[in-house]
Amino acid sequence: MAAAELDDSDRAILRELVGDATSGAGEIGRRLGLSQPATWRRIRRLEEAGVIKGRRVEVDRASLGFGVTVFLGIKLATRGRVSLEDFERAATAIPEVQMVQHVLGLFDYRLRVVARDLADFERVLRRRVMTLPGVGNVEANVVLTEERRPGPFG
Amino acid sequence: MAAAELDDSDRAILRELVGDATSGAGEIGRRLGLSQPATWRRIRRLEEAGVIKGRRVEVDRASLGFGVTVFLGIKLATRGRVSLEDFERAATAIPEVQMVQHVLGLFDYRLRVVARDLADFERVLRRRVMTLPGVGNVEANVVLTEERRPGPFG
DNA sequence: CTTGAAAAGAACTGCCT
DNA sequence: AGGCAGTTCTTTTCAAG
Repeated sequence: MAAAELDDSDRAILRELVGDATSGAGEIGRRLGLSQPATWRRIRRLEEAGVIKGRRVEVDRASLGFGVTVFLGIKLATRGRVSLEDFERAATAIPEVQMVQHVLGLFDYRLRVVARDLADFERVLRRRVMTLPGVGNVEANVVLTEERRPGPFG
Repeated sequence: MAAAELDDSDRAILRELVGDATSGAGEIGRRLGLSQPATWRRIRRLEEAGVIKGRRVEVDRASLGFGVTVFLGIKLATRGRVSLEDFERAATAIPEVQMVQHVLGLFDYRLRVVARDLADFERVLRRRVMTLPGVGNVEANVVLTEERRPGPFG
């Protein structure tokens, strides 16, 4: 996808929507000094250009009973010639796996895993992750705190 | 936060909204066999209970010219001498840093960094990340592909 | 770009089963 | 708890400057 041409207003709108997509075009425009139709047209243009990929709700996993989040780094065993597709398919089939990243570096894959507690995580690790096809070394990082930032828009 | 009591309908609604929060209570209820008010009341209850933390738009960074995403694992060098708060404040001040995770394991922090390309990432790494207060070993994983899954809801 | 107004739809409220 | 009918509000769309 080629870089879309965005001006300051577009970037300001994106910053608002990434932080909180609750308010509509009217309220966002008011904050930026734009009229409601102008803001609405810009948002629609950003959606059509593919800059805005979708809208989702953020869920508090802790209130759902999943208090533990762990990032796993996985190095595939060099011995067996297991296809990446096999590994990815098996990894994404684990309910507790929220994200599967194919990465370049010390590891081949990074998995974001949620569990109810550390005991539950150990169960997932031993019975699900360690039995993935081709899995070699596994490194784990338990998430203590996580802060998200808006990120650069231009 | 205590685990909220959710039934199957609540979980189904959450699954829908996490995947796509475009449609309103009416459409979601139609898909689940619930009326618009019933679905709306459940969504509001989930928001008030804190299960739904917020709504955000997802942005396609590639179309904004940020084609490179890197996960950094950072081990602090002088523990105790540099406060974690100092590191976190400095890390979150870097525009290219999208996420700062305090983690337990081989590393102390995990950073999600976006850059225009690898040359741009090298600039961020050398001038911004390596100069963070207390930074020791740094490990990098360039993201090739990333697949998100809904995750377990119950 | 703006304002104004109309049409569409979503959100919200009572009342009833 | 869920559904129905109605009201209120925002969003969306269009017309015109």
